[in-house]
Amino acid sequence: MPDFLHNGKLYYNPVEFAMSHIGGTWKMPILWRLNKQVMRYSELKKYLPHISHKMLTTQLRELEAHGFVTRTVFPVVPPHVEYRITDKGRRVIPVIETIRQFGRELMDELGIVERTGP
Amino acid sequence: MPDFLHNGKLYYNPVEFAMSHIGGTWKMPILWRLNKQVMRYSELKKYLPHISHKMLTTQLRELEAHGFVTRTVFPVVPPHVEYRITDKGRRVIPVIETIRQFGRELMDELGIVERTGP
DNA sequence: CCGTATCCTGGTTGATACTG
DNA sequence: CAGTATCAACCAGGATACGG
Repeated sequence: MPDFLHNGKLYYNPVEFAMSHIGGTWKMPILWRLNKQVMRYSELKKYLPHISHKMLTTQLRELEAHGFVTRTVFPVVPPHVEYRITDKGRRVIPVIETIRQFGRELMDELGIVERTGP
Repeated sequence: MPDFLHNGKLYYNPVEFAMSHIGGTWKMPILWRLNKQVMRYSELKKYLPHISHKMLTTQLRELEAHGFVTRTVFPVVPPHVEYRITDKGRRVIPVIETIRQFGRELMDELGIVERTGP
């Protein structure tokens, strides 16, 4: 597994490179949500109750910079901003599904059940 | 995406749970290597030139604790310790391949080529 | 050869407050 | 409503030293 440079950072393999784009606690949940529907900032925030204001903003900026989502500002008051997954972003979905399925298998083996109600 | 507790830590979704087992810089490279062959500590260290002594030890311990690898000590001097991937560990390989393939696609789009020689 | 312990650094994230 | 700035806390990870 040869390593390589990109934008001044050293990566050791393609997996690490991929995870630098879609890794972290929030990027996959955000893409997962946006794949289901276009959403404005406050809606996303509502669907990701644990994310902080700052993190939602920075993660969305990075996803936008990498071409996984688009950001559309409607010049009204109060502001209205829509986030939409791109074709490139949709190509992440099967990857998420694979990891998600593996996670569920691990959870099954450990007898973990997700909470169903409030 | 309901959240759940496991061993005192709160997880927000199955993806995060999966990544707590196979995420980080080193777990997947280690499993990838051990999938090809049984290896002793010093061999692994040689194949992962950037990993620190401490990290290789701690990551192997965690992989062992989660049942992804086994550790066999041969009681000789100097010590001889072998690491072997388990059946459970092999189930991670397709996940790695999916992420790896996605990483390669991203690299292709950006015109990144891995170094081939020394 | 392999492993543990200690110290220390820097990047990541949350809280809070302020803006158009 | 959406975004930015600042500060502090935390934690992953490296360097080093010592032990069986």
